[in-house]
Amino acid sequence: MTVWDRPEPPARPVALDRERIVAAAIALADEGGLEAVSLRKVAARLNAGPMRLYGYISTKEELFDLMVDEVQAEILPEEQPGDWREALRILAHRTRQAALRHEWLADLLGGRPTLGPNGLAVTEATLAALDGLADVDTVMRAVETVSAYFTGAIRREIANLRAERATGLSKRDWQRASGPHVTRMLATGRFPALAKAVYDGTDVDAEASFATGLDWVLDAVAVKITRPPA
Amino acid sequence: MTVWDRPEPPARPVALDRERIVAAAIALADEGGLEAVSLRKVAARLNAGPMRLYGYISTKEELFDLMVDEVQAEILPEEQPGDWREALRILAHRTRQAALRHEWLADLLGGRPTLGPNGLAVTEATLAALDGLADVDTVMRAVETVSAYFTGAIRREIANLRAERATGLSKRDWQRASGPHVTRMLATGRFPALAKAVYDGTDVDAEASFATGLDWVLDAVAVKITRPPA
DNA sequence: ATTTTCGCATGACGCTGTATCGCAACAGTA
DNA sequence: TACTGTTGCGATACAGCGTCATGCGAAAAT
Repeated sequence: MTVWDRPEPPARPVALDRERIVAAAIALADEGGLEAVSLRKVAARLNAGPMRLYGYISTKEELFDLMVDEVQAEILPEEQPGDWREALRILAHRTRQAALRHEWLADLLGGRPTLGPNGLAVTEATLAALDGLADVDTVMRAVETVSAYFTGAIRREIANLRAERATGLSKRDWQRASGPHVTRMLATGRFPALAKAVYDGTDVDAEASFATGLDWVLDAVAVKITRPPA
Repeated sequence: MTVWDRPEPPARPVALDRERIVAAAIALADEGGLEAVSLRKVAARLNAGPMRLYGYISTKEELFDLMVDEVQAEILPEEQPGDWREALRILAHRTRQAALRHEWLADLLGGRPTLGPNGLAVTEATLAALDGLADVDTVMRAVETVSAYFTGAIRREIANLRAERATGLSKRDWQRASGPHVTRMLATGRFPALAKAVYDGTDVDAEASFATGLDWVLDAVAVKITRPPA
């Protein structure tokens, strides 16, 4: 019975861990969006049966949680500048960039509390930026306000981006001329302010608009921060 | 051949329209969340086969769009106060209240452009509140900033609410003591600012915190609005 | 009265997340 | 070395999903 006669032993199943699973899921999501992520496909990418994953996660939602936490690692800057404003700005922009790299993040952003290690680290970094500049409650409010802003802004930006991609038109062009429905609605005269905004507004770059709004919010925070802590 | 011999004719199918379909879907979502909404169940609630719906919508996503637009009708206030600040505040609060009545709204908010009649009306009302107080682009930026804030804030609030419901604990209690994972993480000392916030922070009412953040953002807008238009 | 048209229900397809079950390979023991 | 206990994996199964295609039966048109 030489080697040649003996069949190869059944391929030992590939060693698995959460990291690999999450990486596969993220790759899938990057390619085809969140809806392209199914436990079967993730498992297939790892040469495993679907049920194998249940040793590492117990629900699909948990997989999403892990994916979000993984991407949040990309958000953490190497080192924090001393200026709180700059620190918050950077965190917001890095979150936005992560969402542009992984558009599915927009679908998950703010959908569930982020309690993973990286999620906590991001929260920590955000809080740390303002630590000591005001009483705890004010700092809390500031952090929540800023992150509510950029969460919402990012979600809208991605939503518009997708709509533009789906129609092949820039939002402006599409509202202004080619979106038959919107055009018809504007023509009714029932939305004068909206019509004015669509026709007279400048088509600003998304990043600039994000940055502007962010600056406004940071201005507001600055006012409350520098005021004597209650 | 008397009446008694003849069988009743097959029940004429119930007249259907989008309104009824959307109402059924919303009822389902209010009871069991977005995931409880399936075309089969919506149809069943209307004594119809699933395929019947495809005469009125061509995809499940479209049904979601209709649901959102329907709820946006609840957001429109009867009449707009003259004060832009009050107008925006009311719109934000009404959106929040709608989301508290229909929690699934949080899952959809900001996920897609809202181009339905009521969605456009809400946008119109928002823009109208600021119309003429600054140049078009500034108004745009203001509207986007405010709505990014409250979109994000509402989403987070609902997310926390769900988490609390799932664990049966208030967010504070849960972070402070009972959430084993969070407690362990805080105990590592790697998140000092976060630990401070959790232990020293006051557990503020969600509505108050929403209102505070909103006021800050409105303050920021006020500054840009009252400044001479560029 | 006959034909055409249309709208609906039925059934089917491919896919999903997850529960259950049985086998096969390893570890530990006699 | 033989046996046994445990563990972890794969296969199978189930109920449900969104959506496509078929076909029938009633209303409308001729």
